[in-house]
Parts: sequence; structure tokens; C-alpha cells
Amino acid sequence: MKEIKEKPRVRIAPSPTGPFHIGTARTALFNYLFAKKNKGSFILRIEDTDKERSKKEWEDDIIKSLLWLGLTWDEGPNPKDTNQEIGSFGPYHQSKRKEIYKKYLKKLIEEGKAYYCFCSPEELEAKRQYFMSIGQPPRYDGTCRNLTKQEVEKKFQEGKPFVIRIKTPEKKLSFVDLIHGKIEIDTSLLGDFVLAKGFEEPLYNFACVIDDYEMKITHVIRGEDHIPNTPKQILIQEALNLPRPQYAHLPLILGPDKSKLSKRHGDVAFSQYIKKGFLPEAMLNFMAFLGWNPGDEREFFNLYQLIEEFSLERCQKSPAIFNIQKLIWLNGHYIRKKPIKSLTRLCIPYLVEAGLIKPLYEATAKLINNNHYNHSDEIKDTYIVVETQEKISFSYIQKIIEIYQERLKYLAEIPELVDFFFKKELSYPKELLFWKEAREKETLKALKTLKTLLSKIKKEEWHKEKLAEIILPAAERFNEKNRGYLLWPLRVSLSGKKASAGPFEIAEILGKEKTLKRIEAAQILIKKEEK
RNA sequence: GGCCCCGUCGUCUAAUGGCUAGGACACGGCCCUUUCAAGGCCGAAAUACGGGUUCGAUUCCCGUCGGGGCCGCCA
Repeated sequence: MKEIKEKPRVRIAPSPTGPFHIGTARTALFNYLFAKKNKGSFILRIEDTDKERSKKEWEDDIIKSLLWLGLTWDEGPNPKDTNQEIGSFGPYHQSKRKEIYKKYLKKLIEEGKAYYCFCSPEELEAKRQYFMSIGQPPRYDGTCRNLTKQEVEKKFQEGKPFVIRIKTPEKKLSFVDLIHGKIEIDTSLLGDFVLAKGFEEPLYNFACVIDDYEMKITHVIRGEDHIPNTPKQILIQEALNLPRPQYAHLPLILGPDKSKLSKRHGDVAFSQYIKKGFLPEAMLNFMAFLGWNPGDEREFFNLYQLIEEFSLERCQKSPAIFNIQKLIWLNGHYIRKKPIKSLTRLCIPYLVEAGLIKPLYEATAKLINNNHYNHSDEIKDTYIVVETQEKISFSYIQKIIEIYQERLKYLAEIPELVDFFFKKELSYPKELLFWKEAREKETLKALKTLKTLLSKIKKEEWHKEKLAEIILPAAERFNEKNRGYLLWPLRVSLSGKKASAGPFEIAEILGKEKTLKRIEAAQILIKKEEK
């Protein structure tokens, strides 16, 4: 494909009528990659023309999510103060652009390319039904198209509400899509569609065309569900004599049932993924591969590498099913690669939220409470274990996180994995202590052996290497066929879980005193139930 | 129903007018191992169907079938 000579200007134009959607995030990413790859501009425009449904909280959600991903925009709302804007083609909220739309609407009316329509919703519904019943696409029949000046005047006098419709010329229209190639449609199927409700409320297709023009958008990169809108938008451009941007329609993201990913598939809200503890690196890498690939077998890409490699030519035509398993796998990969200090910082809010620990200082508490978007350093602090009221340090927590780093798939899992470190007493069925066919007797014996062995280790030597040095040979002596007879009860008595990190690393973190206490607790558990 | 888009393992995908159609996730097995992970090895698994063009089509063309999107005074 030809090189892009002009510096491209692209936009992501979400409407703040609900939680920021995973599909919108993917579209944003592709726009961003295209812009950065070609040294162009990435613009954020808030499409809030639907004043009933648009809410500030959703706009904040959009902004937060994009920033979290690191997809910063060159023009749009100022992320530091959303009442301000950056860029010289604003305003970037459609709700603030009414006067601009009005100007173009008037021009169309004056030139006879659009007209007032006074038909009521009821009348239109009836017509729609009729067309459907005879197997025709439902479209406006043009009742008001040829109203005389006097008739229009009269309706105005009566104070009848009106909409503005375009006079759609009947013709074959085609456009070149950068992903799909040439797309042709017959405009007679479109009818005279509505541009705006009165002069004050422009509708999507109209506002979009005007803004794209005024903001000098060169490439419209959006979801495939917009293909049917494209001919309408081109018709508006032609009526107004505006240049046509290039179009690229990305394949849709599908749910497991192969229909467009939507609320009923569950987690489509982007913030859910942030809360669950997916990392931006994983989300970026994953979303990029939904409809794009580098053409070889590399599979890990950071944002900069994506910018380097991205091209629309390598975009897929066919839709992709959102495969959560692969996201989880990728996330595990990025968690393993995360520096341990950063990972600990990311995990702490989850531990706090689960009520396992709490920050000693109010300031930290506030910071954590705020959200999971925070990656800041301030989180290094002293914490209090809720159940025991012990003070613990950041580095103590770090040791715990470290032994779970390769097991973690997403951050929200961390509390259930490590909760036993913060519990006063563990509760688990005694059968969990039994290795293979071992029962009370053998297990008691194992626990007793462990206690004797561990008691002899000096506090200064209490680290996992020393523990292994002592316990491992003992385990072989205990049962020459299988070390599990000694090691399994150790691990279970310390963690209370059937799956966990290794017993020596756990014991090291727990310390001598607690380790011995937990072994005793296990002995008591077995004995108590024997009676 | 009309119009439009799409069709390679279950999923994300690579390849090409010509080697046994490659990789990844998930799945199964084995190894490692005290468990769970991680890691290593192995395995099962796909060109929707029918015609054409061609020496040769998964690839190009046509049709069928299948899936999806859109058909608002929502975006």
C-alpha cells in the first residue's frame, strides 16, 4: 500500500453513555498505533450529543482507562483537568459544538440539500412497519420533502417540532476501505435520513462528519459495525462539498457465541479488567492481537514495539472471538516479568481490600482506597495485619508476593493465595494433612519429627536453604520411597491449603516461632478429632 | 426480510498458485517435583461445501451453505 505522505490525524470518538468498552479500547489502540507509527496525531473526541444518556462519570471512565493503558492523546480533554482541553481544533466535546453544526445545517437547508420534516414518530413507525411487511428496507418515504414554503411556515407557526433530513440522491456509491477494499452500496436503500433534531440536536452521522472535517481527520479507523454508516456520512460530505477521509473498518470483537461482544457476555466494561488485576502490558498485547499480527511467530509486544510493527495491511478482515484464556496466560507472563517491587505495590491494594492488612497511616489508606489505577511509590509504608495487629513492613509483604509471582495469573487472586500468612489460626480439615495412604498415626509421627528437627535450628539460621538442608535428608530417612510423607504435612500445616508455594519458603517467611506453632496446631487438630 | 461484511485446528492466527498447512492459548500424555504453578518434551486438532480457471488450488473466479453487522428523531 502507498505510504502515508501527510501526517495523519485520527481520532477515537467514544460516547460517554456507559462504561468504557473493551471494543472501544481496541479501536483506540489501533488508532493510536496508526497515528504514532506515521508520526501523526491521535485525538480524543467525546461524542456526547445524546444528552439524556451522556454522563460525566462515563467520560471519566474513558479518560482513566486510556491513561491506564498509556494511550495518551495529542488533542482532546486535558487529562489533568477535564474542564480544560488541549489542541487547537476544539472544542472536543460535541455538546460544545452546537453552533458549528447549526452553521452547516443552515447551509444545507438554504441550498435545498436538506429539508424540514414534521412527521410524528407514530406516523414514521407505521411507515416502517409497512415497508417491513412488504419486504423492503424501512426508509423515509419523503412525505415532507416537497412541502411548499407556505406549508413549512404554517407548521412553524403551529410550533410543530421538526427534524432535518437530507435529500438523498439515488445512485450507486462506493468507497475504498483500507481493510476490506472496495465497498459498494445503493443509496436509494438509505432514504432521506435524519441529520438533526431541529437545529440544536445534531445526530451521530452528521456531527461525526462535521467534526471529522473540522478537526482535519485524515483516517477514520473504527469498528466494522460502522460500515453501514459510511455511505450516509459520505452523502453528507458530498452535499457539503467536504473532502472524504480514508476509511478503515476493523473487524468486530465477538463473544463466545460469535455475536458482537456486548453487556450480555459479561465483562465488557474495561474497568472490570483493571479491577481484576490485568496489567496494561497484557491488555495492550492482547488487544493488538485481536485482529492484527506481526506476520511471524513473535507474540510478546510492548507498546513501542507495536508502534514499530503496526500496519493496517496486516489487519484481519474476519472478526475475532474474545479469548479470555489467552489474556490470562499473557497476564501471567507479564506478572512473572514484573520487577518484584512493582508487583508488590500492585498487589497491596488487593490485600487491603480483602481485609487482610491495613496501612498504618491514613494517607496511604486514602491512596489505596482511591482505585487500582495507582502505581505510585507512596504505597511503601508500614502495614498492620488485621487479625493479629502485628506491624509488618513493605519488604515483608514483598517476600510473600515473591514466592507467588510465578503462580499469579491476575492480581485479584492474590488474597486467596496468601491469606494464611495473615491469619491467626488456620482452619482446614485434618484429612488434608494426610499424604497418600498415610493416616493419623503416620502423620502425627511426621509432625513430631518436624517439630524436633525444626526446634534445633537456630533463629539466625532460619532461612529456606538451611531448612532444606535439614529437612530434605530427614524426609528421605522418614520414607525412603517418597519424601512427601514428611514434606506434605509440613506444607499443609503451614499453609492450610492443598496447593501453595514450597514449605521452606513459607517457613522462612513465617519465622521459627509461628512455624512451630502451626505444626503444633496440626498435631492438636488430629488428636482432637481422634477422641 | 433487504443491504453489507466475513469464512484455515475449539480459540487467536501464519503461509502460499507447488515441501508432511507452521506457531500460540486451551486440551491430553510424559519429564521435573512434597502440592500448585513455572519450565521442558510429545500428542490430538483446521483450509465450510460444490463447481470452474490451472500441470497444480487453502490461495483466483462463480454458486451454495454458514456466521455476523446494520436497517432509530442511539452512537
